[in-house]
Amino acid sequence: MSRTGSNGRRKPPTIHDVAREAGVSRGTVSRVLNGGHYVSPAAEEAVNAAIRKTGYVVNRHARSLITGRSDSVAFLLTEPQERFFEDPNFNVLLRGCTQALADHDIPLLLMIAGTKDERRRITRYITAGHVDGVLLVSSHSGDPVAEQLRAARVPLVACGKPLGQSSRVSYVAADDRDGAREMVRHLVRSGRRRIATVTGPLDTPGGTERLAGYRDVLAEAGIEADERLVATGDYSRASGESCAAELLRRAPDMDAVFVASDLMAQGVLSALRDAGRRVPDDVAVGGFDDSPAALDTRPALTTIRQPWDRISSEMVRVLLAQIGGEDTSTVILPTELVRRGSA
Amino acid sequence: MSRTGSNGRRKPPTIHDVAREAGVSRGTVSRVLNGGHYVSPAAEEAVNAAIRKTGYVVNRHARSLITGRSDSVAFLLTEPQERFFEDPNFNVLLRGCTQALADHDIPLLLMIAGTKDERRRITRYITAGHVDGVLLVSSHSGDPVAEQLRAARVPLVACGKPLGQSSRVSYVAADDRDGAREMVRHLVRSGRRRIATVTGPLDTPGGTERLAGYRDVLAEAGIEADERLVATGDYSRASGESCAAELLRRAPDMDAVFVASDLMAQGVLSALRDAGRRVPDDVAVGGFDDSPAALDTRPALTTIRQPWDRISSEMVRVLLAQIGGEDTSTVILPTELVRRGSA
DNA sequence: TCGTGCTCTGTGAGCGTTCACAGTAGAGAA
DNA sequence: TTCTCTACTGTGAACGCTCACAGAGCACGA
Repeated sequence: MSRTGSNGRRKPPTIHDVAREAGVSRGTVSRVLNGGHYVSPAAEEAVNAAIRKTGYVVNRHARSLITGRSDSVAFLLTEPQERFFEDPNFNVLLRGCTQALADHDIPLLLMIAGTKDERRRITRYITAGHVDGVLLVSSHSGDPVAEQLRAARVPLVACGKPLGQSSRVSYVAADDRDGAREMVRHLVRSGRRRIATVTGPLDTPGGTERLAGYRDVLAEAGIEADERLVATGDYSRASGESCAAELLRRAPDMDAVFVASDLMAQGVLSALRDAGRRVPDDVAVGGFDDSPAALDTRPALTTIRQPWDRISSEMVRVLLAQIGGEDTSTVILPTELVRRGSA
Repeated sequence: MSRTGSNGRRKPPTIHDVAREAGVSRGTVSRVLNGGHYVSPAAEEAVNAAIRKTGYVVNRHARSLITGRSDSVAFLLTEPQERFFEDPNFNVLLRGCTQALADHDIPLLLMIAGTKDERRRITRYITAGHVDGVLLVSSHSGDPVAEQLRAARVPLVACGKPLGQSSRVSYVAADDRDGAREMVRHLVRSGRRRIATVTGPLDTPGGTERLAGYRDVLAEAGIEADERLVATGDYSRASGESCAAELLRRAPDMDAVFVASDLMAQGVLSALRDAGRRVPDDVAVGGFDDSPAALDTRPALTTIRQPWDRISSEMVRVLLAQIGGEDTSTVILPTELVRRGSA
């Protein structure tokens, strides 16, 4: 067991203690700790025994001081904490990143910086070298954190295209525009002509890109654009409900809605039900995300799958490459249409 | 601006660079950085100007190496990640802790260690001195993490009583047993006699203590205990639904249910509705937690408020005291009955 | 004149690692 | 024999900071 005395005030064992215990030098202990190359089997065994006996754990501050690395990565969310709990995409993304990093034995530290004060504190913490890199999740533009971290040369990969950034920040994203096209084409193919849309906030890439894809298809199908068919939501369920109500008022003859997120689509479905419209008979509804909620609706939601597993693994791959000193670029991943009952 | 060159490969400025720039010694810069005592106004100003000019940020590894502190705290969740997103209590608790730590300018690092492998990695990370202390959130017993961290002398405060731990771990908790008593007394006072309960998992303090409180009141009211009126859930909404169905089958004459969490109470309400029972006329329902969901039900849920704001601030207070070297004990906080429509 | 106490400043040592380098021993080839 | 190569080991010097201490300068009173 450990050498801890009766009062527990003893200082933790250092590499010196292990070296003395094993009858070797610091250097040999360090080599064992870092892969065991150029170490004789006898020495390795003695060191391992000494580590067990002393209860030695490497002091990462000392190691980081000289290596300049911390072997940990931050998952930084610059959104109000509520959004994190509300939006199932975060859950999936976080799990994927944790898993991908686990393959490299790197712990992930989750930091939520919703307020300005917290952003300042966390930025300082990261800039001080506490993590090797940052997986940045923030949908809104005008976020100064990305710029600050980039200025401090912190390796950084964003999830989704950071809008309105002057400099180039690496990012990984699904092909929002093409995904939207795929869904709207599906609606057109099934004979719909009065196709409305509920967009995300227009200061997010998901908001603008998916709207652009919607317009692309209307143009290519020769359907005239009608601004009465466009409503802007904020990704919340409640906004889906109110947007749908507004669309029904402005364009009662609509026969389909492309909704920029599944959560909003839930709201749209209940607004349509309240208005007595049948889905998909009267109005077809297409979502976006393929979140777990898409299976719970009645009818189940036809939606566009975001490849979250690939997004998270690519984010980690790109970040590790950047930490390794490589220049990295952005990655755009294809989406997939998932046909269920609502369209 | 910063001294960064064209290629950005420059090493970040150190305290030496700042000292040279300001025309003072390292010691003076360090004093400015740590509160500015015993520093002349002229020197302080020169140092601050030099910090701005060089873009200096303190290297926390170097600082931590000598001070032995990291000025950060972990919020460690040893639950599967899903539970974290599902249970609104975590949200409230996390926000409270973040806020309380913000008052001390201490960043909080959220770590989720759901699998055994992750627990190993995170424990090693923490033991290596990366954080000054741990706020532990794990409801289930048999969790070895608390023991390991205690053995490594890491300051530690748990949320809720850690069951089945041989050693003493400081914790902060609501008075579960008394809260349960309060609710069941309320049911008794309103004339109910066939009072059922849906408990939490019996390897959690919320599970056993709230059940004990329920039994206390039945005994003091002279109501005979009936095991058919007790069902064990797992805090999820779905388990509330199935437990209620089972209770209805086993004891169709029940006139009240005390449910050990609001989330489960939601499930109970919908099961009762499906069975055609009116709430509270036929069956009164009492919850526990006072989570935001308690307001969304129809009728709104009568429940026991857990003082989450006080729990989180006390956890932080106790942890900081422990980090400061004080011996700390446990804190039990009173609950409060919140009367709404369901009972 | 000297001592005493205050504020302020600089310097050397050391925190616990890793890294570069020098050095040893033994095997095999010339 | 001697030289070269490989496998292994130990040592001093960092990494960037804080801390303890010594000392300077000044004011004040004995």
